[in-house]
This record gives sequence, C-alpha cells and structure tokens, in this order.
Amino acid sequence: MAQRNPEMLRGTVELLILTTLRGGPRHGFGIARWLEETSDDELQLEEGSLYPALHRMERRGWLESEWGISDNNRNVKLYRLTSRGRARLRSETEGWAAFAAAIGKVLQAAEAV
Amino acid sequence: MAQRNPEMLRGTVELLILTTLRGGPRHGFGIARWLEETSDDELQLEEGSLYPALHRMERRGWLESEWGISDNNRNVKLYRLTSRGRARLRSETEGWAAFAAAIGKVLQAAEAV
DNA sequence: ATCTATGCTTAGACAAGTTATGCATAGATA
DNA sequence: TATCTATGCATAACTTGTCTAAGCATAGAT
Repeated sequence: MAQRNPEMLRGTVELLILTTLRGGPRHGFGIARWLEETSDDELQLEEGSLYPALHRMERRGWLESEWGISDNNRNVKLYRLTSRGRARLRSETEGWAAFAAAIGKVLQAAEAV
Repeated sequence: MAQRNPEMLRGTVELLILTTLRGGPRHGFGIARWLEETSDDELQLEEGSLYPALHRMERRGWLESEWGISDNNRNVKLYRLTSRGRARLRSETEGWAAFAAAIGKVLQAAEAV
C-alpha cells in the first residue's frame, strides 16, 4: 500500500484482502479497486504488494484461485476464501479490533495529560 | 512489539513513543512500561524495537535525550519531544485516524454484504 | 496502427520489527 | 559477602513484507 505512512499497512493487507473476499470471489485488480473505492482512496494497494500477498495467502491455504474471464472479457485469476481463510479472517478481525482499541486507549490517555 | 499479529505494529511504534512523551520526558524502559500499562498489556514493546526506534527518532530530530538518574536511583537516558517531534506527533496522529477510519469503512462495507 | 486501461508476475532495494546476546548496577536476600 | 532479580541500555543478525520498477499480454477505442 502507499499511504501517508507506508509502514502502517504492515499486517493489515491480509486482513483487507480477506475482508474483500468475504463478499465473494474477486480477482487481484478487482480487490485493489474495491479497497480503494470503499476506503475513499485512503487505501491504495500497489501491485508489488498485492500479488505477492495473494500468492503467500494461497500458499498458506487461506485462498484458492482459478483462471476465468471477467465481465470485460479479460483473463483474470479469481480468488476465493477457503474455510481456513474464513477462520483467519475472524482472528485477524479480532486482532485488529484489539489493536485499534489499544492504540485508542494510549492516545486518549495521553490527551488527558 | 509482540502482538497477536507482530506486523501490525509497523509504523505505529513511533506514534506510540511520541504519544507517550507528550506527558513529559521519560526514559526508554519507562516508555515501554507506560504503553504496556495504558494498553492493558495489549501493546508490548520489545527492547530490540524500542531502542532502535528511539535512536532513529533522535537522529531525525523528533526527540532529544540526556542522561539522568531515575527515581529508583538508576542511570537512565531521558527522552523529550522537540518541536519537530511535536509536529510529527500531530501528523502521525492524523495519519492514524485516517488509516483506522479507512479500515473501519472496509470492515463495515464487507459486513453489509 | 496506436493508445489506454486492464491484468498478472517478479526481482531487487529498503525499512523496521524480532530474537538473542552482552553489559551494567541497585537493592534485596541468604 | 555473595548472589539473585529487576531495571536499564545497546546492537548484530535474521526475517518479513512493502515499494519501485520493469516486463509481458490483450481488449477496446481512436
């Protein structure tokens, strides 16, 4: 991703991809598009991050892929969640919530000072 | 840091340190302690992450340090925010808010599916 | 025929967190 | 006195993952 702070993405790219695929199979480009639109352009997944992420997630058994044809008649690789991927999505979502809450506590505690 | 997802910390360590120092000068160990307590043990800053982060932040001019004696009579290196550090704190805080909001949008959009 | 947007892949550079180790000392305890 | 524990700082080596950049391919429009 390329954000104001590029490092901030570390560890959330996979959550984002898993989340995107909750709604059904999508291809890489489509995932990036959806994330961009849904986040109002705040989240921009670079191809050099996106595709390697998809590959390692497939390698880990969280995703499955197959080649297909898109609406606009292009050859695309469609990814879908596996059951392990769904489980991973749940734990990553929890992890994110806990993490964000912790940061929130810290920021708030410092405001009080 | 060592969280459920260790990668999730990327890019937030500096925000956390800057935030901690908002309340006044502290030494490295004290920063880690405060973050741990304030986050109810959710955030654990490893020494191997903490000290290098402090060094590079000082190198970048966000922090200043001086050796001193702690309450418990130990030699400690006290860090304080510089004006550049304070500016950086503001922008990092904004960056975090925008990022967290973006993730929130994505998670919520996917729930709706 | 060429241009643009779509679409996938991968190598190399880079940044930052983790593990592990080393070192030092104050205060408590045996 | 000796030792143990908690405190406290530093850093090398490893690992992981993102970014930049390049390459390749093709559908549809001009």
